[in-house]
Amino acid sequence: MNNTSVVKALAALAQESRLAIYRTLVEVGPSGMPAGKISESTGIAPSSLSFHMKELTYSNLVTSRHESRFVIYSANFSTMNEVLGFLTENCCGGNPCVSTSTQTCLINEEQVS
Amino acid sequence: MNNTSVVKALAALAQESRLAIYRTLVEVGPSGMPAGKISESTGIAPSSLSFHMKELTYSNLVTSRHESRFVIYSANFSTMNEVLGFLTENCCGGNPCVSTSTQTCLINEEQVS
DNA sequence: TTCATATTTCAATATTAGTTGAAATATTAA
DNA sequence: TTAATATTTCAACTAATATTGAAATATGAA
Repeated sequence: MNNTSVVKALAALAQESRLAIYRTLVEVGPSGMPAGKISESTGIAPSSLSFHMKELTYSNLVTSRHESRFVIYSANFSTMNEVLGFLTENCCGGNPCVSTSTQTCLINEEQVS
Repeated sequence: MNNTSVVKALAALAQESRLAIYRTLVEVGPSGMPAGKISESTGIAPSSLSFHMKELTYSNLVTSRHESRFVIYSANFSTMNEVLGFLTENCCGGNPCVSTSTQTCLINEEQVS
């Protein structure tokens, strides 16, 4: 993961609405949630939500699938793991750190695949 | 650390210039770097740098101290640790994750104190 | 004090981001 | 086919961000 895609991911999360959306999707897990229900549970207007979902999808932090007339969004845990890895791997000027393991949600990732 | 301060920290890092500045300070470690040298090594104009340093300072990702007529900036590792903690602690909907330890740069933190 | 250095502030400008409501598109049900 | 539901796109607007160069401030040296 390079500088630009990390900036993209950080920018996607650096906004109240999108952080709320993302955390909702993280909580609900790999099964995901349809756009309408995200709109309802976060109080974000549908058109505004659509705008934010594009940002989150573009940064690869969420993925979507179609089911009937619903679009189901779900968190992409591996992107978050890569971002956390990037933010920690460059610390301490190459000197060893005490603990830099940042793998998260491996259980959910396994359920997805 | 609450929602708003996490958004603030993410927003501070979600910008090419500031991510470059921050990583420079992370690499140089607790001894820090004067504003002029950051400007020089990143190629960011002094007035623009000053703007970005305020953002990074406001979000508590960097701290500054005065030494003679220099202002020395250094990375605040504990804020980064808190942000990483926040982003991982809420994952998996309360279900246990394989690994969520995200402590980084404890060595440097110890050197600072 | 006067000058040089280091940094910040300010004004002007350009770009980007976020919200709203209406219209458009797509899918399913009657 | 017609109507209802789910989501996206669009235009208009407002607010926030980023950059530049000039001026201001502050510290230290001659």
